[in-house]
Amino acid sequence: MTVFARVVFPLPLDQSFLYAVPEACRAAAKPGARVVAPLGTRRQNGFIVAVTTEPPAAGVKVKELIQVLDDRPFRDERFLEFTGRLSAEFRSSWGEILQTALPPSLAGKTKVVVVLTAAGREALEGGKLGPKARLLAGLLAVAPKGRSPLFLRRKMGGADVSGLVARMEKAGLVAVERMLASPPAPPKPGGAEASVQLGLAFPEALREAGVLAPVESDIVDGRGGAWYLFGSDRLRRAAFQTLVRHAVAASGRVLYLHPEVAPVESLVAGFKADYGRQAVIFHGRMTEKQREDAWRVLKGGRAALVAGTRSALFLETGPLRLIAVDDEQEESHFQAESPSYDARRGAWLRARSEGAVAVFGSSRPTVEAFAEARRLGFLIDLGIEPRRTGVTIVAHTGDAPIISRELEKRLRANLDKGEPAILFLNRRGYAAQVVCSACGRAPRCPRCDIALVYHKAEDRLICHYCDFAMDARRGCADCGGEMAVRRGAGTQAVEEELARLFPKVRIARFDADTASKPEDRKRILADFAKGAIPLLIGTQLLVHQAGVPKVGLVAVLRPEYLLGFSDYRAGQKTFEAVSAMLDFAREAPDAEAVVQTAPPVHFTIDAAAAGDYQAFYDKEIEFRRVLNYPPFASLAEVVLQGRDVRALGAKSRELRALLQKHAPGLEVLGPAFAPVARIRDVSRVQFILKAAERVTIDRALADSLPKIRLKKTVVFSYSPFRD
DNA sequence: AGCACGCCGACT
DNA sequence: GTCGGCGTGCTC
Repeated sequence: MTVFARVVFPLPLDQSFLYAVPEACRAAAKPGARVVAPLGTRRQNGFIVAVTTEPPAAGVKVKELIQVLDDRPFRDERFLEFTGRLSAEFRSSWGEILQTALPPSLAGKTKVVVVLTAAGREALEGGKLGPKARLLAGLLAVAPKGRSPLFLRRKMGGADVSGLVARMEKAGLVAVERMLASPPAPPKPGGAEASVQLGLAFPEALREAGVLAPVESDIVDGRGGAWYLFGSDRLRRAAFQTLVRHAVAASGRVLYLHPEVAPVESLVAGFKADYGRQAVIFHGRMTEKQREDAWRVLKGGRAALVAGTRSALFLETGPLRLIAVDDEQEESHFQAESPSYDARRGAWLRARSEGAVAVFGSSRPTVEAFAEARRLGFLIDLGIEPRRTGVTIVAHTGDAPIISRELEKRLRANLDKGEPAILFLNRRGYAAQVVCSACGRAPRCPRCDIALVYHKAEDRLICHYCDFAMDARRGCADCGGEMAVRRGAGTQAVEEELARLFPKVRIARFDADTASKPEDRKRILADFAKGAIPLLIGTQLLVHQAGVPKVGLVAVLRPEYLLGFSDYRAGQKTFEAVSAMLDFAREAPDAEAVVQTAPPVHFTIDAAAAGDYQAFYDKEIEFRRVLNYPPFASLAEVVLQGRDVRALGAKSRELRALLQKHAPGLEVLGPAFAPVARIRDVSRVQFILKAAERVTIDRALADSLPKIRLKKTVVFSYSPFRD
């Protein structure tokens, strides 16, 4: 009897392939084993996800597996089931997800190197090559070890070089070597280990007066479950520590997820006095070697706690009792790039498949999670401690540009006291308003459908989507007229205005222009801490910095700007952003906090200033209910992409017709041009799908998307606790 | 994602 | 004529 293996590949395909298993590999070919299989003309690493004796469907020509790489599956069936569900829910490649779940040493990345052959060198010297081929051969001639296709692509102006390389290979001018990248060297004992071998020490946690009892018993009984801890950072932290202790006492492992590195590190460092166990840190910014170290400790089975950012969701932890997801409202739990997934939903799915308890926490939950947790009966209210700082809302009327008189007065008083101040504005750059003084047209990017952004420091107009740049002194592309720059309200403009108001005070900006490099960030923050920079202007980038020093005044400028986006989550995002910025004043007992906003004051800003989540939630959930948005309905945004606008239009209409077959249960909005209708000469068209139940959307997409042969992406609305 | 194939303009 | 760019379709 022939045995077949269903295989998925780490490629952006939502499809599996069937292979015959050679007699000799029968024993090893189990779900979860890595394999090498022929795919088209090449060999490709993949993963067995199922084994069957059922013959393939008609028309499927089955090939044989080349090799089974593991004699034992690299992960168990429960993990496969979990990743399979995750990939299905996010329409992302199962194989790509499994690839991210491999330790670096098993990832088996093949390094492709292009080298110039003797014939190629001769042709180059003989001047027998075309311009492109000569450029490429020239680059290779000085690199005896060859170059990666990526390097070549960059050096050749970003154009696709794969066709050129393939042709030159055929002609014998270059050789393409596919080498297995060598796994990172095993770490030396000692040194590296010390950073990981932090003991678990629990400070005396707050007694939660029984509110945590049901969570604790779920953990101790090992029967799984889900809970949401709504409460202040300090209270949640104490609660998490108590829960971790219970899980570890029950010989369980704990996975703690947080979107930022700093809280992960401080959590692990906080567990000093030991349980005799290790804790492991894992995040995307670690080097390959550090990750390999983390994996090795995990393989040893000694680590009781694993703390990390979203990718830690896939680590092999041993028997999990608790998965904690903190700061649930943070959007960076979601990964937009392939393979796309949401670690919050993933935590729920993994906890369910492994019988662990999933515990979410936040002081300002997403309305989706808060509503679902409440409805399902697992919301625990730990309490929100009131802010120590009062927040003043200052009306920004026409009395002064950018900085109102009232805010100026407060800033001056604060500076006179010798206290530093931070001003937040979520918009970098100088001005959005650049127009031709002759024809009045705003300069746009030639390759993207978006206005260029003026950068004063370089006096250039830059496209924020494709990095196209042009000299601002060059004339208007349409009529040759001179460009006029009207000052807008970006961080650069605030800086200029502050310099005018406070000429003797040193001012710095903390945004993507000034603080993109870690060393710049450190320097600016250190200078601010020393008091060398009394005024700091920051964007969202500053909000997520760890260990920001004491301030006398925190001002939030123009938060209403965030409400202008056509997104049903704009209210949530505004509440979150304003709350996070105001929290900068939280630790200093007599710091002042000011929100400068144009009247009428939006309820999200009011609620954030008051530190009143419930007030925000009550209004926001009403708005969602009335307009039938999540959590009352399920949404999906489908984006189709193509260079040829006519073809894109035709396919869009075709997709619409296919989707319409699922009406009236499914509401189809679109096709419409996406907010940025063209990026790098690729046009984008979008649909919004809306249905009472997610399955309706899933069915409609499954029926129609495979028939549309275009590049497409789908983003689903957030619904973390759905069954 | 690769890779092959097939179409079309433009240069030895 | 064929070189080289690019869109289209497929991979068990």
